[in-house]
Amino acid sequence: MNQSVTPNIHSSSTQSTVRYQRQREKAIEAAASVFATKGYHGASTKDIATHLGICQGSLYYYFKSKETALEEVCHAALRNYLGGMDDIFRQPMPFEEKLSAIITVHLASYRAKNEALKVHNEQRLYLPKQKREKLKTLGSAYRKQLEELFIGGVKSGKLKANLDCHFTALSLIGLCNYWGAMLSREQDLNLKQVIEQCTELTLRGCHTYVDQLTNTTATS
Amino acid sequence: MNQSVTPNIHSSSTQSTVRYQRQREKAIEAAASVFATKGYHGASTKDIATHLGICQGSLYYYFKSKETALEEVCHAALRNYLGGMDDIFRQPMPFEEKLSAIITVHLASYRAKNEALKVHNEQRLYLPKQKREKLKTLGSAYRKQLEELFIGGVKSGKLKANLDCHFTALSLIGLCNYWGAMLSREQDLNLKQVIEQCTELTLRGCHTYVDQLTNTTATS
DNA sequence: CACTATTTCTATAACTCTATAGATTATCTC
DNA sequence: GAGATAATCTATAGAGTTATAGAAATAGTG
Repeated sequence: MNQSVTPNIHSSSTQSTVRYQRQREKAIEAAASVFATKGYHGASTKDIATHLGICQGSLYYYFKSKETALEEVCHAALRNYLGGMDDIFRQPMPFEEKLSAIITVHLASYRAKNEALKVHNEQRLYLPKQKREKLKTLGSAYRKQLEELFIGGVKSGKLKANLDCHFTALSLIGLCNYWGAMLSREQDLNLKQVIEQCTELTLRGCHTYVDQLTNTTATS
Repeated sequence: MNQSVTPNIHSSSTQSTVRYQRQREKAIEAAASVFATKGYHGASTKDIATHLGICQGSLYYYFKSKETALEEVCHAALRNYLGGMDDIFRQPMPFEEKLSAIITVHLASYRAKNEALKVHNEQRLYLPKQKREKLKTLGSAYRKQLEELFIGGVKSGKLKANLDCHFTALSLIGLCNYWGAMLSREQDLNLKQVIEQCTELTLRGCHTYVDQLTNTTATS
């Protein structure tokens, strides 16, 4: 019987469910991989199925529709990604170290073949508005946390007083997405170096400077 | 006679050519607009034609193929964009001012409904390798110029000596693309403010600092 | 205005794509 | 190993796509 939505309503065994979930995850990964290289509209369900090693029609045993697949990929991306971020935000850490840790997670997750994240960034716009909104809600939690981090930095005097924390948080996200995409394309790029450079650029820009905290007193 | 490649081989009149070229440009704009919102694969030739106010088939009087349309859009984007940049690079200007001018051109061109630039950034990957390479060559001229600017800044002592100019140039491009896309989406975002903030972030980051060169006695 | 060249339209061939249905094979449970 | 359940396969309906050909309309010219 075909019951793609809930294939195990009265599942006596658990084994089958496990199997199903495992393959489902693989299907999401396959979709992520194909969407990442061909784009949502450029990819066909046949591409995804082939990548997974099954026939086109069989894919619908795991997804209600192609759109659902995209949705799942985006959600998976955020789940994984935000999970890692949450851990960091919770840990007490000096400001600069925390910033560096966040950038590390962001960029490393790209390298770790997390094609889903790339898909989320580049393809989620092709979802209908309502589904996009849901993602936005999830994503903005992260943005807010990041903003809070900068606000904390300002309060502690580490960051300049007139800093626009909202702008800075978004810019950091943009920068990380740019380098993240680059990292996933150019495999011989040095991850660690990029992390350090992004941190440095965000913190101190490219200007010559003298750190104010060492001795000088703060301004008005 | 249908001769979509060169529709005016022995054109006695010039008028007709002018007309053709005008409509052709409009076709490129229409393609840019549709590609920008729906993506290359998500957009159909019918969408583009409708946007232009003609029938689907008629579009082929101006483009050999849909792919050609994308190619044209990307080239147009770079032409316009790089033209503006070249002017700035050529003019003698103090470093910070020049940087600000570049960021201004980059971001303003997004606001100026230059959907082509967005398409270039987000959709050019769907072109076949050879056509992509051609674009890369053009684009990297700009990257190189930008890098040169930073190198000059380092030499003059304005920028820190150990600056990775290649990384910084790319990061600035990434930052501008991020905010450019944002500006074209969120119409009520203040362009001038974003320009200033991008400049400031690139130059000095978000850290507290004392400018080493100007004797800033910014204290109250 | 009549004639020509340019531009647009209509119709369509030849695909490709999504999603579904029913048959078939693999796997699990007792 | 038999019977039941789950997973996959094949085939296909139905819609949509690109690109082309020839007809129709529009604009330009002497």
